[in-house]
Amino acid sequence: MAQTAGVDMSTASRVLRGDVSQRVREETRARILKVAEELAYRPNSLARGLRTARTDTLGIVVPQLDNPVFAAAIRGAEQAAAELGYSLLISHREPGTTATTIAKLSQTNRVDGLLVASLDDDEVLRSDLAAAHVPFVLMNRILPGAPLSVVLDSRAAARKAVAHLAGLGHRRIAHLAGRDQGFNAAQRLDGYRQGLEAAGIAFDPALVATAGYTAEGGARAMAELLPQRPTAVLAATLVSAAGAMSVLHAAGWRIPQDISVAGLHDAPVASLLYPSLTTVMMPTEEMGRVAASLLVRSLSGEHPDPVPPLPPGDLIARASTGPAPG
Amino acid sequence: MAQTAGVDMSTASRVLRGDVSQRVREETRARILKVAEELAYRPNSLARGLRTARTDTLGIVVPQLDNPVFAAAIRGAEQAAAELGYSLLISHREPGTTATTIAKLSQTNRVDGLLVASLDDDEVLRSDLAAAHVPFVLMNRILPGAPLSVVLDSRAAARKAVAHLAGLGHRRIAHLAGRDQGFNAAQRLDGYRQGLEAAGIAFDPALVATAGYTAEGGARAMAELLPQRPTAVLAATLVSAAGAMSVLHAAGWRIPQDISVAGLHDAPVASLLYPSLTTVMMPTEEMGRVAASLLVRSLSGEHPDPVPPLPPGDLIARASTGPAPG
DNA sequence: TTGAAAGCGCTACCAC
DNA sequence: GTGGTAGCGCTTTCAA
Repeated sequence: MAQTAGVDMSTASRVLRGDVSQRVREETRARILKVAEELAYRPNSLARGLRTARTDTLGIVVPQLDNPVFAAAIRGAEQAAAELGYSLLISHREPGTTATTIAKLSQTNRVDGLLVASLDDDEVLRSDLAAAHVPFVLMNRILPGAPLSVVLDSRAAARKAVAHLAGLGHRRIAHLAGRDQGFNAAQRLDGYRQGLEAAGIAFDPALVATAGYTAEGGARAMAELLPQRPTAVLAATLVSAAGAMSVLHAAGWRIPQDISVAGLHDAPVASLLYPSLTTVMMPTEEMGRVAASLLVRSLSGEHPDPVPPLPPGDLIARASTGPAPG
Repeated sequence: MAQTAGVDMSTASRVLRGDVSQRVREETRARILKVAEELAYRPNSLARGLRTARTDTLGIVVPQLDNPVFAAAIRGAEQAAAELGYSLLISHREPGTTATTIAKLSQTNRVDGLLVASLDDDEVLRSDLAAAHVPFVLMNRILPGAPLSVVLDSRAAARKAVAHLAGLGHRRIAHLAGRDQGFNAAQRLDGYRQGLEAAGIAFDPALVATAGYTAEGGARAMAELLPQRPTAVLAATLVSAAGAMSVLHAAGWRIPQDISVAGLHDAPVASLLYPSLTTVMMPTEEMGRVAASLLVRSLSGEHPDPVPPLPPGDLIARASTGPAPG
């Protein structure tokens, strides 16, 4: 390529990289660009990476791909990365491959840094990350000692949902919580309590059940709460909301006439449920964007300030919530 | 690392790669392995790739990530790739970045080959792939002139679904078809007709509407077909089935008492719908596995025979289908 | 059985 | 403003 243009390789490299530290005659530059274009020249990224010890690539590690939350985070991260001149290498960690995934990405010099979303316990995650020899940013969770993370304000989101239900006149509002131990679960539970308090409703532990993040968990927890005769329920996720709704249908409770159901996070599946689910939108795509740019900044030697939790979006009132009965 | 073990780099390389063409004294090998272990040595994959002109990495390109079909294909591909000593680089193509995605992956020497799932038109896809300078295998579609592809037998799947509905006594079975032009849509329509024929039911074009692959499309198509008073409907996808169900609920049709609904492909969301959706399982994960191994074989210089369409899995009878009314 | 050395394609430094 | 060149970390051929 360089010899076709009649210039030295190094000159071609300067032009092609857009190096501005040294100037190149306009005519030469044009010739190089033209030849590169004609030959559809693409620099070998392996050689470049070997030389520069950078790949201009970020890795993103998520627990699952077919999950709207992570899919949106990936989209956001990819967009921000592209704008900053980075590619994104996507990886998901099947259960059991936890440690390996991070290791593979980081120890083989394929990525400059890592965006990590994980549902693992603190200790597991911490040791996995310790083995990663690259900078990383956590998404949707905090880990003591890991300074860079971007989280959603799920406390505010839960508060918002409770406010909506209370505004409809509900007083017996149940909560299908996430995992017992878990940063987000605690946040949401806290937001739920704050929401109750703001509405002047006393907190009743009997109206809270642990549902985890599966439909089965949601169903089990809802079944557990039926005897308490709640008139509304706030589920931690769309999936647990769906599980709860199936139990309600089976029990002959009408939604929303007998009971209102709301969930956190918004995704297309919310409108597919029956009745369509009232949700609070969460800026998951934004989370990916922010995480990626945080990572890139820290790769360039900056020490960015911690990012405050991203506030929830609007509450989307759909068919699953309505006025309190009676 | 080599000098720590007191051997030459080349000897270390031979041992670490498991090169059997030359023998190494057992003692030396043990020493190298031990030191490598102690230092947690990981070969630099960029340097290796630069030297060998191989990355032992496959790329997989899908239109969306939060789609159970593609997520399963990715899982399968990743599993097969890992077993064959390859990593998988996942990429999704936002609308508009169609050409670039394939180009970026293949022209920067980052992957040895590509697995491609695409919803694009033949011509678009063809020219994108022409620009890719690596071998590729198509998933879930055929493209004239592209010899390597792995498809699901969606014709058989549609046949199976119709057989189930006919077996329940339905005679007026509608079909929510996919895109007008499209390999899979045509296959499914064909299977639908074959299923009708096998059940001795005459094909009625008035019972077929184009729904595409969205909930809105499914809803629109279902609304269109209501005046035909079908007693059962086969939707091309889960999502269009969900759209159809929302219209049926709104119109006051009871599922399955007034109308049975079935969809193709199975995924957790099928059980979240109300009522839970009867589906035909499709071997999408297997598709990814087969595609990956096909690609690896063709990378090693083999010329594998074309793979016949993968037969559908079982029909999962859930709550959305029941005996024909009357 | 092991070592020496070339070279993959590029960047970055230095010389001119 | 441009060219020469060393060297990134590895594999592979050849020599010892």
